[in-house]
Amino acid sequence: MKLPESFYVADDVVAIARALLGKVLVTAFNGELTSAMIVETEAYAGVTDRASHAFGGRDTPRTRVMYRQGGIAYVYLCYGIHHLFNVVTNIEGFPYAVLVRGVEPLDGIDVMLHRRNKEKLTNTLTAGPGALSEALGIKTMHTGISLQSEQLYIEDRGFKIAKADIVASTRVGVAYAREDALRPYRFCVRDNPYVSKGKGL
DNA sequence: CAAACGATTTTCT
DNA sequence: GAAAATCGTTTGG
Repeated sequence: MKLPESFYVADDVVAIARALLGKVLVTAFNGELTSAMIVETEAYAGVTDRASHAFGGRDTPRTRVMYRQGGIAYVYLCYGIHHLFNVVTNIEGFPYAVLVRGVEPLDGIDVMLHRRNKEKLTNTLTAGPGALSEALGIKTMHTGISLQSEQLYIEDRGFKIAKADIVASTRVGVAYAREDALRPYRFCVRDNPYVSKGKGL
């Protein structure tokens, strides 16, 4: 059920971003199982993509995990508050990653509500990269851990997303990336309420 | 060693 | 719909 390492090591990050729609992200920290179906992703295409942290081959303590072999988590802090969860892809030396921007809650909803200080389930629980990371308990300390571990992994539960229901658009919050901001690297499930509002489709 | 900047969310008007 | 909050990472001196 768990996606095999070969899924992540493939070299087409855009294809992986698409394929992740409908897959299930699972975390099991401190014995608290939570899971959610991925409904929105963005591809970050390595050294040639101005929107990527690894653009131009930038190699810093933060971005280093992106250069490792695919199949691990890249988590980093944005705006000093939000933990953003990415999946590292491709083989060692190629810093490609997929940002997960929206998920639909499946298991452990009570745990997620508690982590987010919420009373009832609404789409704001897990719509948006910072929100879903908090709901699933993912923090920067989890950066670099394997997606084959028992604490954090992605599995296929057989949910199928019809090709016609996958919408491609431009990425959110990357206006500074100039011409690369126009790349159609954002993928969401049509009409799913857990897709972040970032901007219109 | 100091300064600027976000792959965002929340809250208030 | 707009603006503030907030701090680790990166970059320049």
